[in-house]
Amino acid sequence: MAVETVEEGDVWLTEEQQGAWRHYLEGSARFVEALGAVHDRTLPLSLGEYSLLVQLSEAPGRTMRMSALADGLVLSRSRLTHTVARMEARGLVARCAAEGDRRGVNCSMTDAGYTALVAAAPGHVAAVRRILVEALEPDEFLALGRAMAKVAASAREAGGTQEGLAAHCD
Amino acid sequence: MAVETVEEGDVWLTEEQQGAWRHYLEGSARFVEALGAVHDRTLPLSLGEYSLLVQLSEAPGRTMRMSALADGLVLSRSRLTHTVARMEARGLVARCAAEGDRRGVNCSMTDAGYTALVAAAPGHVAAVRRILVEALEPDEFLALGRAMAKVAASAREAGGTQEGLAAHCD
DNA sequence: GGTAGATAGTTGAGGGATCAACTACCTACG
DNA sequence: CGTAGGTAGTTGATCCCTCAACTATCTACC
Repeated sequence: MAVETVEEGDVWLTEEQQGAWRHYLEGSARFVEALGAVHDRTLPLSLGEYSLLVQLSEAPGRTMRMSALADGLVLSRSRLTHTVARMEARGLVARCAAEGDRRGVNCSMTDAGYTALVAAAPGHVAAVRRILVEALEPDEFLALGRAMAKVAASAREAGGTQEGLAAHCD
Repeated sequence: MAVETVEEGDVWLTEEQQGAWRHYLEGSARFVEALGAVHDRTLPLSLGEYSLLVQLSEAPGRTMRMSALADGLVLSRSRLTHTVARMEARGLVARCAAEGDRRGVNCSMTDAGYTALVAAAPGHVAAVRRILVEALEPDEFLALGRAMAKVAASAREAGGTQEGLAAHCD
C-alpha cells in the first residue's frame, strides 16, 4: 500500500515478497473463478458439491460423519448442514443417525450422487490439468504442493493463536 | 476419486500430482479462512474491503474506474457495485461520474477509508507474514509467487477457451 | 448419580453473492 | 446521419453463507 515508507523492517514486506504475494492472490482468485466457471457452465455439479462427493467417494461405505466432512472440506458446521440439506433434496446424498453416538449424523452418497460424480469427474480433472497442472513445470507443481502443505499446517495452527496478533497493532 | 482405475494416462492425475493438488486445495482454503478470521475478529475492515482500499490507495488520486477495480480484484461488475454501495454508505469510498466517458464511474477512497486502511494494515500484514510468508523458506515463497503468476496467466487465458473443455466429456 | 462443560448438529434471521435483465453510452460502419 | 453491436454500470430477485442461538448428547469428575 502507498503509505509513507517506514525505516524498521519486519513490519511490511520487501518489494520481492509483495510481488509474490500479489501473484498468489491473483492466481488463486483467477484459478477458482475459472474452475468454478467450468463447473457452472459444463458440469452437473458445482465445485463445492463435487468436492463433497469426492470426499464421500473415498470414505468406507461412501459415508462420513458430518463433522469429519466439515473438517475435510474446511467448511463451517452450519454451512455443511445447509449444503447437505440442499444436496439431500436433490437426491445426491442421504443422512441417517450414526451408530454409537446418538448426536452424530452420517452423510452418505446415493447412487444418483455417484452417477453425477462420475459424470463430472472428467471435465473437472481436465480443467484442473489445463489451468493448474500444465501451467507449471512438473517439479514446479510438486513444489507448489509441498509449499501449500506447509501453509495449510501453519494456517491450521494459527486458528488457536490468532488472538495474539492484535498485540502487534498497538 | 475412488473410481475404477483406467489404463490410459493423461486423463487423471498421478498419485504424486493428486497429493500436490489436495495440498493446494487445503492450503488455500485454510489460508483464506485464517486471514479472514483475523480481519473479522481484530480489524476494522473485512478482507475484501481491505483489498479494495489497497487497490485504490495505489491509484493516482486514490481513484479508479469501477471496471478497473473489478478487473484488479477479480470481482464481477455486479458484486463490485454492491460492495462499493455498502462501503459508500459507511463513508469509506465515494463515487462520481468519470470525465470523458459519460458511462463511466470513478470510485475514490475517502479520508475515512484511508484511516481505516492504515488502521488495518499492520494486523493484515502481520497475519500474512505469520501464516504464509514465515511458513516457507524465503526462496520457496518467491517460487510460490512465480508459480502462481503462471497460474494466473493460464486461468486468465482459460476464460476464452473453456467451452472446448466440454468436448473432453462425450 | 448428578451436574458442568465440551461436542454434534440444526435452525432461522440477516447480509452478501449471483444471475439475468436493463439503461445508458460509446464506436464503427453503411 | 442512423443503426448494430459492444462496453460501463446498476438493479432486484434469488440463492447461499454467516452468525448467534438452540437442542441433544457425551464425558468427566465430585
